[in-house]
Amino acid sequence: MVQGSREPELPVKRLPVYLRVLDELIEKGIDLTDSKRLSKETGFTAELIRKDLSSFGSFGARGRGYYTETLRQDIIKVIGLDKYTNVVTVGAGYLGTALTRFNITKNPYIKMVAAFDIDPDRIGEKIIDVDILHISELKDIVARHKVDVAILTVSSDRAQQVFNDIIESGIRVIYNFVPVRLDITEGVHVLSTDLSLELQSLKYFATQLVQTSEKTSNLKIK
Amino acid sequence: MVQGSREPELPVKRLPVYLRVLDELIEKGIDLTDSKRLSKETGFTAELIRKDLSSFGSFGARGRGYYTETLRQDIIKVIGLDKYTNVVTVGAGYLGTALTRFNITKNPYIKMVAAFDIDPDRIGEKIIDVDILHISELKDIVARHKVDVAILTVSSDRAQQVFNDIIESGIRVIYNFVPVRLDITEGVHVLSTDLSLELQSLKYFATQLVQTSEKTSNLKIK
DNA sequence: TAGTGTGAACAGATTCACAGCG
DNA sequence: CGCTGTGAATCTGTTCACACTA
Repeated sequence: MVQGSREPELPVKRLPVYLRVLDELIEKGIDLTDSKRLSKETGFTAELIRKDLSSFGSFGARGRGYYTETLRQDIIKVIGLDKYTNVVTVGAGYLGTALTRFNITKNPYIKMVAAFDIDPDRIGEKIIDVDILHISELKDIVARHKVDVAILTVSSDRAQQVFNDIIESGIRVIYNFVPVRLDITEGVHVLSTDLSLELQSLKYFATQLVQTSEKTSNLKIK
Repeated sequence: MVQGSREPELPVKRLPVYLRVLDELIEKGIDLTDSKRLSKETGFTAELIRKDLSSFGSFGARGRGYYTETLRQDIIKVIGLDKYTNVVTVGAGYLGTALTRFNITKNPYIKMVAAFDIDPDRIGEKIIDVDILHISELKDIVARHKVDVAILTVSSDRAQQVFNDIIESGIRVIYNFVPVRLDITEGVHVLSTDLSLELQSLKYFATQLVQTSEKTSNLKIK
């Protein structure tokens, strides 16, 4: 589903989780923590956390734990969030608009630069304070701001074309929500989330759980 | 991130992909296909597809391939999509509304039953043809319809409380978009997608790709 | 002594190689 | 003969066990 560089995927996806927890701990004035506490807050095992952190070159203090502020800085540096991450949304329909809004209001470290569409009624409007522009302006915006990631939420039939346009504009990382298989160029990283298929696959677990609960009779909710 | 039953996660997530491709092939009047064709359409390797299908008890015809219609029926049966999958959305904000709309219009096999909120301004409105109800009616709706999955998109501070309410209503599978760690009961399956953190982690790959392209000099887009 | 860092064992998922069968 | 089905090898990721050190 994901193509791109040969880096370890899962450890990288856990780093932002650590970052969020550290932000919360620092907010509370806690400046020393340990892998056990981080485990409690994140749900990952303490060993895994230690392995993750050490593999990324961040080191704690033996016998003491981790200093929240230095660990936070290290993680920010490894992910690359020390500079603002500039993101555009391509496709300002319901989903694209909701995602843009979500990231403007709820995502520290992320700067939404612009949204793009082809619908004349949408162009010129704003999502909170972010302009909706015609897609022909994408190249220009990318040239002016260093755009790191594009969120792709156009219709299925236009997805490949728009994807190509995004790559041509110079963006190398795409977060794709369109339920199609994109033909991906070398040197490009795509994370695709297919919300319809995820939901369908959850039915499997629903069926499974009904069957097991029928067998083991009534589970009581604590 | 995902807790719940001990089933193989990834093969299950691929089944809906096969299903979609089979729907397309059947639409085109193709009634015999093979793992190579399915590989081309899905992006998974042919071996993996054969392993998946055989492990779920669906068998092809040696020397010929797979009959699209019987394979489709088998997959639908395994996932449990032979009955409609009833889904509710809890939290009818921008994201909840977009997801509801998306599944109403773009998701075959899924039936959106209702959306819930606490905002008096939202209650009584509709998302296309789906009613937005007060959350106090959740229990009643679940009792009347067999609801398989809840999409959770409330605010972070209310998430755990609403999650508990959902479990108490009898729903056992939750697709969670709220960026918090939920305290999950035994016998419950939760798929959490943290859209903010996913986006943050993509910055890592953006940085990585910029560095490698600088080293290997200019990549040309075909 | 408390908590990190890490080699070794383990587990899950994928690919390889090829046997099996219509 | 062609394409499936599958054991073996491999790869990736996680857990275990414990040496290490501030």
